[in-house]
Amino acid sequence: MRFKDPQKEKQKSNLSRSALRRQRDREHRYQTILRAAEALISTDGYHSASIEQIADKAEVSVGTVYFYFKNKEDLLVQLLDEIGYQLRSILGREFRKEDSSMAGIRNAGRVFFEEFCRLHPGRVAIIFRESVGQGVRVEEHRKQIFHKLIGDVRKALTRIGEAQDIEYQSRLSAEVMAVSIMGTSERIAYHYLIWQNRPHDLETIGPDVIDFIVGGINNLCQNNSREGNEP
Amino acid sequence: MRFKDPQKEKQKSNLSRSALRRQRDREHRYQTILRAAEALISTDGYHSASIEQIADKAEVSVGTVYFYFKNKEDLLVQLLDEIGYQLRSILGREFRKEDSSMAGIRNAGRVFFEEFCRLHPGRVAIIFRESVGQGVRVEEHRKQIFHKLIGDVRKALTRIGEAQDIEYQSRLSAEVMAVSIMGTSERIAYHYLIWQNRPHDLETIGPDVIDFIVGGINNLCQNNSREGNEP
Amino acid sequence: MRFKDPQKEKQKSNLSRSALRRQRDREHRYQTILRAAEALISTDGYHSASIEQIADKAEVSVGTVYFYFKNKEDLLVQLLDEIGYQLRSILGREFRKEDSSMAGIRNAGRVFFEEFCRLHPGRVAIIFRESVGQGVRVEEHRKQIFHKLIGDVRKALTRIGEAQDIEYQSRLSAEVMAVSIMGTSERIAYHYLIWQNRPHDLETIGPDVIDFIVGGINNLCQNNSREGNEP
Amino acid sequence: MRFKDPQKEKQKSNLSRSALRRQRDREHRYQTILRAAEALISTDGYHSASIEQIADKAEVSVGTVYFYFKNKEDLLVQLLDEIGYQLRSILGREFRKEDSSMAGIRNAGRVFFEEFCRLHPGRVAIIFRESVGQGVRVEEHRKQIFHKLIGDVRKALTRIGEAQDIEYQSRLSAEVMAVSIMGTSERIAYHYLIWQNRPHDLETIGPDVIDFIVGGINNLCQNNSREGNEP
DNA sequence: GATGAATGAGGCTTCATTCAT
DNA sequence: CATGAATGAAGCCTCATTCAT
Repeated sequence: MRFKDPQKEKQKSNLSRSALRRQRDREHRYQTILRAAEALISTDGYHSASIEQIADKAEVSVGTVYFYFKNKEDLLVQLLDEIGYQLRSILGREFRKEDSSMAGIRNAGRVFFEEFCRLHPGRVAIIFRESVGQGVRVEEHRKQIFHKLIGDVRKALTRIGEAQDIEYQSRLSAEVMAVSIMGTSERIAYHYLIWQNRPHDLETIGPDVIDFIVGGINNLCQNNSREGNEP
Repeated sequence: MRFKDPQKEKQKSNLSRSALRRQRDREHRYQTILRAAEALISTDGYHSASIEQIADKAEVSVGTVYFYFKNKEDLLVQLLDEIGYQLRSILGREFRKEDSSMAGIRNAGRVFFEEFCRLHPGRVAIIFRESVGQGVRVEEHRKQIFHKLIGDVRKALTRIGEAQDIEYQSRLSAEVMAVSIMGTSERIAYHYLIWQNRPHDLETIGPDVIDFIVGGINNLCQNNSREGNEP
Repeated sequence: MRFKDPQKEKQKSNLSRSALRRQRDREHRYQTILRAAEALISTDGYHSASIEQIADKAEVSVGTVYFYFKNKEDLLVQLLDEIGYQLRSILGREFRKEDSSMAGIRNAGRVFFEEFCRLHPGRVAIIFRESVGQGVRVEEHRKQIFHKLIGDVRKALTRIGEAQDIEYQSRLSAEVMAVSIMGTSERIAYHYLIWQNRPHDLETIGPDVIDFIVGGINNLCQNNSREGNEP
Repeated sequence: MRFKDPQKEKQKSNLSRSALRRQRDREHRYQTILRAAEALISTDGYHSASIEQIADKAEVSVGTVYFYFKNKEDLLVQLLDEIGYQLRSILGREFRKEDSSMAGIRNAGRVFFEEFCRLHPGRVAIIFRESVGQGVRVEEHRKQIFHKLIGDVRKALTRIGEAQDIEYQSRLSAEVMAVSIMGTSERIAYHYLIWQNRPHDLETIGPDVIDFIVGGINNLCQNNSREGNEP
């Protein structure tokens, strides 16, 4: 949780009971507002969701929204950061579990669809739709978040490569694969969840997508690949 | 060229010289405005680019913009349609040339990066960034355009499958692959062109991406794929 | 008259009749708004006078105000410039008429009270009250205007000094006198016009003030002054 | 010290020790807040200085500010009163020392520049800039303060006149001179301290200004003045 | 057809003030 | 008394859109 003026947070560990309670209330209000913003932005769109509507939905006044968030953009950025953090947590967990085999990638793919997309379609809409094309500051945040996610995937791929003594086609290959994996997952989620609203189909589609990704990776792992493997 | 109000286009084939000239002028103005919009929207963003700025850049008045386009949204939609049309043309050409082999996919990928992304980075920004998250009507158009592109790719994949007597893992597989291919291409372009501004790197990255895609397709073509092909 | 985008003004001298008329309309609207602002600001105060009120009084929409003026501050700044220009014109005329004698100063004082203060009490309120304490940008303009006015007076004093072969007490004396004259005139106007609302009394007070000023000047002209002239 | 609600000041002369201490604390807090307000208002301006900033600077809470001051305006008014009181004290002292000769005026001028302006430039900014144009209630206070100051000067002038058997040009002359003296001093301070930030120059300028003022007074004291004294 | 001035709804944001703890 | 979170009125400003000339 980040406040407008984080420097004001009392660092004293021996907070009085009422101070503790106040802090809890603060956290609670912050969350309430953020949840209201998430709901409205993901359904109505970033521009259509006015601060007043968000305040109404959160049952607070407009001023209170501005007490917790610098401005409307900040609301979106906090949401974005939260979603980015969640994604990295989920994926990181899988990567760590099965460190240097393709199973880590497979599992990460599975949880992306099952635990993130299916359970949080609103967040899919925010990170893949509403935060796009909203000006430089938001874009900069998006870029950082994707940068980190791609970095995570790239590191996982590199580890797999090292563990299995595979050489990638080029210096950039690991990164290119990571970016490709992101793109594939993103558009699949967007297509079947947002555009076609078929969340249940993700069950059958997910495995296909993962196979696609795994096949892609394998194909980039063999340096005899470029011409030899046409059917 | 589509006008705001389906104009009473003179159907007489024997148009007078001045009428012909007027029609040419019209077409020219329409293009001028659309080009100005393309330039401004791709650099400044859809919201930051005001109608007045677009009019100024096109050296026409605000009223003239509204003569040729219903509203601001329409400007973006026309741009989107144009870009979608261009993409389908380029890719369709490649698909048609090498009808039922993976080479068609490979070539389509190549021209996507070389002839579309490298030559028209502004259009990449518009179709993949500025037209996202701009309300329902624009989104509907985006959806249709992607639907068609995905359909094209799916058909190409199906034809390859049929020609080579391959069975896909599931009924949806061809579509899933098409969507995956779109996603991969899109994010690679976005990442290296828009975020990292390394257009020259696309030369080395492109082939890698295509290998990734081809590998993904191959892996989904074999029904023994899911467990047998880990490195 | 200064517009928001002065660069757009067509420089062609052969303006069509309708273009000329449009220009006249523009000028007229600009004046209407400025006059409304002058009236409201001088009576209600800069902060109390809202843009909406000004627009209402000028019988235009809020948008129109912003078509002619960049923002609220700009409205005040334009007003200030106008008043500054008027003052310099009135005083400059008197200085030029009687170039190098104290009569120039006397006449300038007279017209300041008779032609400026008495006829335009609202402008007195704006330049001496409402434009004070309104932030750095307005203050900067005020400073420039006073700088010019003081410069005009200083030059007049210097010319008188040269013509009559007088030596001032110190290098700065002419400037100090000019500033003093400004201060005296300003507060007299403020006191009797704004605070005491006795415009008619300016008739009798004016001459007294002018005598005060003239006495002050004379006293600074003689280098034997500092100790010799106590009553 | 004046409180918001005329507090139920304990009238018992035998205040308990803790009550005394509480009173001291109160006075101290009041001063701390007023000093914070003085500093912020004189540098940032009355409008830019928010209550929260003032509270922060004074290291108290916003609520505490409102315990000691009715509202923001009151903060400015108290400051104004304090400054007005200081000025009258300083000047009154000089007037009393040399009661009925021009030396009193001279000394008052000197201490105004040396003891008030030079030592308290922030207060100069507040009384001559930040309290101007801030609405009717503040203006009313300013008027009262200036009224008293002018009254003091007028009385001093009258006393001088009586002592030396001088007749002023008109019934209003003493007041007019007093107002003129105020204006001169005010703008000189404003010009050289606030606009030009040359506090050290006041040393040389001060005497010049005082000579100007003395000359002005003398010139209004002789009824043969109006036409006879041109150089 | 072209122009560009005029419109005004709508949104964001600020900040003085209050009041429950 | 002190706190500081909450309030919400109020104001500024933008900009897509219209329409008389």
